Order: sequence, then structure tokens, then C-alpha cells
Amino acid sequence: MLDVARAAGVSRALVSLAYRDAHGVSPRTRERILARGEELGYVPDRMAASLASRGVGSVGVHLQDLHNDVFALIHDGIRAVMEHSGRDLVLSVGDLEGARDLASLRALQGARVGTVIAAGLLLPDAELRAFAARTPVVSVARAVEGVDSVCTDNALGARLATEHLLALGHRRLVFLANPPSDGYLDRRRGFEAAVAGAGLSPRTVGIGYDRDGAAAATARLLDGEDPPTAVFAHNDRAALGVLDVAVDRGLVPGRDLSVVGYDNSSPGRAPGTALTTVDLRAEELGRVAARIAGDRMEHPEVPVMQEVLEPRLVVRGTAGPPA
Amino acid sequence: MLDVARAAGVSRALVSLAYRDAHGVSPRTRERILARGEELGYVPDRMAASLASRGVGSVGVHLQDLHNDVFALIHDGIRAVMEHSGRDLVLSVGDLEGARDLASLRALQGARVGTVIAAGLLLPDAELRAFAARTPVVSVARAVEGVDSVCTDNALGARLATEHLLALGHRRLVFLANPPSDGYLDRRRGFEAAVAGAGLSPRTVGIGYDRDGAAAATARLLDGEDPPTAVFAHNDRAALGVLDVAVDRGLVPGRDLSVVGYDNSSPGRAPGTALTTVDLRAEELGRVAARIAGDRMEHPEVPVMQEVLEPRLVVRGTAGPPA
DNA sequence: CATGAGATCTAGAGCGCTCTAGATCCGCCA
DNA sequence: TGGCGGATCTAGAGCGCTCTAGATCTCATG
Repeated sequence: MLDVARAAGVSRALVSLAYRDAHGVSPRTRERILARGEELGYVPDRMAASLASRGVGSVGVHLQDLHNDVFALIHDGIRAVMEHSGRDLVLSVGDLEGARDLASLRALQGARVGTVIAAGLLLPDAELRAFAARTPVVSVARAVEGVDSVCTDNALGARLATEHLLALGHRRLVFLANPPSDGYLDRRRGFEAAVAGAGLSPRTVGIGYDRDGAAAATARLLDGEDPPTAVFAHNDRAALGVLDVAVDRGLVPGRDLSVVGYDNSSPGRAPGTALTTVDLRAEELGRVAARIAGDRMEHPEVPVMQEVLEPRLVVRGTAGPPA
Repeated sequence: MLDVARAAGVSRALVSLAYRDAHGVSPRTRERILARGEELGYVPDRMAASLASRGVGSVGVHLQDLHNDVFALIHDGIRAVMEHSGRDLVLSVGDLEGARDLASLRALQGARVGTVIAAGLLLPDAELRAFAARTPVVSVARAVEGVDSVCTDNALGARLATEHLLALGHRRLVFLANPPSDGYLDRRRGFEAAVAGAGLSPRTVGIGYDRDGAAAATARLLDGEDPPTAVFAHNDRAALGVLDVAVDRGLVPGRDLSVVGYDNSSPGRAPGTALTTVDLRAEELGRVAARIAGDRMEHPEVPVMQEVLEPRLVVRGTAGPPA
């Protein structure tokens, strides 16, 4: 910076101003400074800048899993609005078990972010609240008391899916539930309420996060007594596991076995098998989260903001009337 | 930090040492300092630290597209080795057109990274070299003269795929090529060489990056005269587009139309249609890139490192003998 | 009981930037 | 011609940390 200042014959302070195109620098000088900077390959050090300005201009983003398209969509949404407001994004990636959650948050905090937008944190509520007390957090797709958040109404989404299956005439429904740790219990409750509402008794099977676990569970169900005619999976990935087994056995999805997923992420679109699913509205979640984060940075004292989006049923090919 | 120092009754310098568990701090004092720090919710500011230490310990990672599983795999590989060496990762995401490439690199540079690992940069060679002259770059899956890189041998991969199809008895092959801008011309060359080697004349059709473009091209090919019996796509995503059309028309992949992809990314695993493809070895690319980055940071003067991995043919269900 | 080697700790400068407060310049009006 | 206000520029302190060099504290040894 000093080099640039000398080359342009001005003070360091002016170089700083020129690069931020603050007003108070004459156009000619500004141009000269930038030209010298370009020549010398000067790139302002954002860290030093944020340190000096006590600035916490950037926004941290925690994404649980890069392999799940939902997080890519959330990121798209966040970036779309942040790009507009000129804030920097700092990404950090967790894992399926939540083992890296704390490390990821710490990393973001250490990167001087003003706010963290967290998608897919498995951290217990209390710990998350403790963290949020220090650095504001916007929780995506998971409501946490006392923390800003934006979610889709999971109970409603599950109800939409379940009612769709019921309306098609299914009576033997199973919900493939994720581990209870991650706050999507609403999906299970929505399913069970809807089934009970139809005078049937709900059946739920717990599975893990991976596709193969869903496949294995499905195989057991189909081989068991009283096999279901419809399976509602806690997310699209699990639904694909269900389809794997179905197709493998020569069953035609939507005819011999109905399958509904949850998320509406791109892998749901497989050749020949367009997955009926519930749209989590991931990109919109990202957008809203980014907006909340912006608001929070500007008005730290505003009470907790909790937005809820309405999910939508996406009817495609994998759910039809029972055979 | 001052607060912690006072609370523990020591100097700021000692707090600094304690938190980095540098030697020269007595175990008892260290413990006391960390305890006070915990109470006060002190989190060391990594930016200030890196500024003060002139440290460039962290590694920047540019990923082109979060929606493409290949980049998630590359990230996995990078993280697996970096985690071991205790270096921080700073992520930045580009786009399919390369419009954000420069901004992404600048952002990483401004984040004081010592090296950048770049996967899927569309930036022209010259510009990339210019950038790399300032901040070392490890280019993943694209060789650039004068820049460290790790690639898989695309020509060889394309040859493997093509020879597989030829061995199955196909004579009417088409290569669906990506835009020529991104350095994967080798795939095309490998295909064309192999076809020519079999005494046939190669046929190549240029498409874009999206699945629908591949689908549209496939539809045109099938409707044209002399339709191919086998299609080799420049990546898995495009191959899915081909399958979309095939399945849509009631063609059975591997029987009525053979399809081979490239990458071996997870979407290739669709229910009922396991894609025959070439393994890019994305995770291994990430690992090697991370290792090169580490080496480069320790030995800046070592000559350019260019690693080449061998791709592998992954035979699954979408390629078989022509009908 | 002095002595110094090693362990432990501290003061203070400085990393690259921004910010505050004040200096300098210019044109214009009385 | 003098003076004044706004535009333009500058000096110097300080952000939270690390580093260097040196101070102090131990404790076995001569």
C-alpha cells in the first residue's frame, strides 16, 4: 500500500480511500492511484481492513454437506441477495454427524464474520444458543428458540405428502424417518397426524441419512408381512434409496409402489423416474436467511426473527393409485 | 485478550502463547488462562493473528459449482489432507460461465491465503498465470503451463471409454463435447483418435453444460439420419440428459442405446440406470492438490509440479452391445 | 552460598489497514 | 485584496494479535 502511495505521490490514507471509492478523492487522483495499484499488483488486504475498521462486514455460511444439492440451493439463495448488498461470504462445511459443527462455527467466528447463516447444524439447541449470544446466527430449516431462523413448515409439508397418498387411495403407508436428532421431527408428526386423521394407524421406521440405509429398510418392509403400498421418505436422498430397491425388483414406481420424497433437490430428477416430492424451497430459504442476516447486522436489538415458508407438493411420477 | 490476561494475572503475550499451545508456558498457567478465556467467551481472532504473524497459513479453495458432485468430492479430498495438517480452508464458489472467477480469486487473495487450490476455473491461461505469479495456485483437473496442477489423463479416459464401446461392437459413435473453453479438449481428442484408430470417422457434437442441452442434442441425433448406437458424453451430467431422452422414448439404456459418461459423480447412480462412466478420481485429485499446495507453501522455489492421475473405466449398466 | 542454564514470563514494536482530526488548496464573493 | 467554505489531502493513533529481545524466576551444581 505504501508502495502504491509513493508511486502515485499521495498518502497511504488516500490510497485507502481511493480503493473504497469513498468520496473525498478527486476523480483524477483516484484513477492515478488505481492505475499504479494495478501496475504493482496491489490487492487490498481485507483482513487488515476489517481489523482496522472493527468491521464485521462479511457473513459466514455453514453448510452441512456439499453432496446434498439442497445446500447448494441454499447457498445460491444466500449469494443472490448478498451479492446485491456487496457483502463477502465466508463458507465453512460440516458433516453428516455434526462432529465438525463447533469447529466450523469457531472457524467462521475467527474469520470476523458479523453473522453466521447456518444450514444443517446438528448442534444441540443450548450450545447453538450459547454461540449465537456471541455471534448472531440465522438458523436455516431448523427453528431454535431465541435464535433467528427461517424454516419451511415441515409438519404441513408432511401432511401435504401424506394426504396426497391417502387421496390416491393408499391405506398402507410407511414413513421412513431420519434420526431424531436434527429437528425434523415435525415431518414425522405431520405424517402421523395425517394418517391418524384418516382413521388409520401410522407406521414409522427410523433410518440413517444415507441412501443405502433407506434401501435396506425398504427391502425389509417389502419382504415383511403387510408390505406398504406407499412410502414417504424424510428426504429425497432416502427416497432414491427406496426407488433403488423398487426398480431393482422390477416394481414400477407410481404403479407397484408409490414413493414421495422431501426437499425437491435435483437428484430427484433421474432418467425415467421423476420423484414426487415436497418442495423445501431451499433457494428461497437462503434468500430469506440472507435478508434476516442483513437486518440483524443493521439492527442488533430487534427481537428474534422467525420466518416460516409454506412448502409445496410437487407431483411427478412416483406416486399413483395403489395396484 | 487483554481481559483474559488480566483475569489470569498474566501478560497478553502469554495468553497468545497459551492459546497456540506453544511451548514455554507452564502447564498450570496454561490451564488457568484457558479457563479464564472460556469463562469470558474469548475466541482468538484468526485474522489479527494471521496479520500479525505475516502468516499465510490458510489455503483458499475455489470450486466452480456446488451443484456438481465432482466438486464436493474434490473438496472432500482436500479437506481430508488439510485437516491432518491443521490448516484452515477458505472456500469460494464460482459459476458455470466463469464470470465470477476473478472475483473469487480476489476474494481468496484478500483473505490472506497462502495458496489457492482452484477447481473449475474458466479463466484464460494467461490471466491465471498472472494471478499465480502473485499467489501460488494449484489447478485441479486442468493443466496450465507454469502453474502447479493435478489432472487425470483425459485423453486416456476418453480412449478407455471409446475402446469399450468399440469392443462392444459399436460402429456409429457420437461424442457430446463441452464448449471448447475449459481445457477438456483432451477428451474429444482421445475419442477421435480411438475412433479413427478403428478405421471409422469420428462424429462430435458440441453442447453446453446443462443436462437439457445434452438431451436436446440427443433428440436431434436420434431423429437424424444414421442415428448413433452409442453416445459418449463429456461428463455425467450430460450423460443423464442423454438417458432422459432415451428412457423417455422407451429405449432401454445399454440395449437400445449405449451411453457412457465421464466423472463418476454420484448422480450417475440413478434408480434402474447405473451409468457406465470414466472415473475422474475427483477425491484423489483433491488429495493430491492439497499435498501439492502444502509442498508449495513450504518450498516456494521448487519447480512447477504437474501430476497426472490415471482415469479408470467404470463399467455399469448403460453400455452394451448394439441391438 | 554464589552461579548460571533452562524454564517461564513480559514489554513494546509492528502486521496492513481505517479513522479522526486537522492541514492545505482553490474559487468566489464582498 | 482578504476571507471563507467546501473539496481534497495528510499525519498519526490504534484494531487484536505475534514476535523479538530481554527480564525474572527456578534449582541443581561447584
